[in-house]
Amino acid sequence: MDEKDIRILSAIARDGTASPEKIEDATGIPKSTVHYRLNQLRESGVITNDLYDLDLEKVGISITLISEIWAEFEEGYHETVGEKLASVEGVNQVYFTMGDTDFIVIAHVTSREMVESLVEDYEAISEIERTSSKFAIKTVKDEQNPLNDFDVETLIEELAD
Amino acid sequence: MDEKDIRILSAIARDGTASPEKIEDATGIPKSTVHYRLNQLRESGVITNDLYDLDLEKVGISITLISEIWAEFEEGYHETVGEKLASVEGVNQVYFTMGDTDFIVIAHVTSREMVESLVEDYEAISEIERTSSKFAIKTVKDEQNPLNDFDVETLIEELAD
DNA sequence: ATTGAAACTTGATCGTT
DNA sequence: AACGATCAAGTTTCAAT
Repeated sequence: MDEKDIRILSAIARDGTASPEKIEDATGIPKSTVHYRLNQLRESGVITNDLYDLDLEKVGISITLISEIWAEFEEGYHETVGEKLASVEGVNQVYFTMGDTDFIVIAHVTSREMVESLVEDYEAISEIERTSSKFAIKTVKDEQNPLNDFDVETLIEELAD
Repeated sequence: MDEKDIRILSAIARDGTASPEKIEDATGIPKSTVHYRLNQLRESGVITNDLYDLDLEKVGISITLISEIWAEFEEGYHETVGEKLASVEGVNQVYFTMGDTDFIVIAHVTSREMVESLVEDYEAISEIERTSSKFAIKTVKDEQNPLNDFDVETLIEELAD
């Protein structure tokens, strides 16, 4: 991860395309070099995919549920309970947090009925003690590519080796 | 959004590629039809981009901060305060929630110093009364494409027109 | 590791149904 | 709107630095 990598990844995030030609236009780095770098990034696992960014509202997945979930403390429970939560249909993010030992789970679903079955699924996990959920009545921001949350120069300063 | 669209979008999400040819292989829908459908989806704003999916740890953005933020109640404040939160560097998601009228904000940053400046930035917003933050000590799941959170058949059942 | 130029794959277009 | 055939375009490869 040097400056060149960051410029390439940032260009991808900003312009919304992974085409070597477009990246050359945006960064001045020759497309054959871009191609070489992308392969490296792919092999080292930095880049895992190339996926479309979706407008969830327009797709019809318009309900977001944010849940705080407390579980029994057991050895390695943040692994096992975490995995169980992650595998519930509709669950998008699962964080195990510091301080209060609990999970924050974010799920996107299509209907009220799915919300109910979602919470039922959470509470059916045996180690789980208590859940507390709230709807996001408005999603102000939900950026799919985290690189877009930063200025390129900040990224270079913070990340470049 | 009919079954064909969903099969195409699902194939993209699952196989991690938006190549018409690969989608044809995965779905049996001819690539020229796939191309036509993708254009429609793009024009109608369902698809907004094509972006690389990143391994944040490997990029070096390894700290996730989840904050609950309470703000003064004012007309339209969930717009203005929400926008201010969304524009803080590093902020990835901003949800305005039901019940307790507050925001849930998720940010990904690179260093402890950035955490501090992040919280300072939140508290510098004039309408904000109180913030409470916790680290995600483990990210069990953070799926960039929400379609991957569902089974194709569920999507078709829930979404198809 | 980088790059310009060549080779070749494939995404985009077109015409027909 | 769907799709098979065609072509232009862009990706990938290669050889030299």
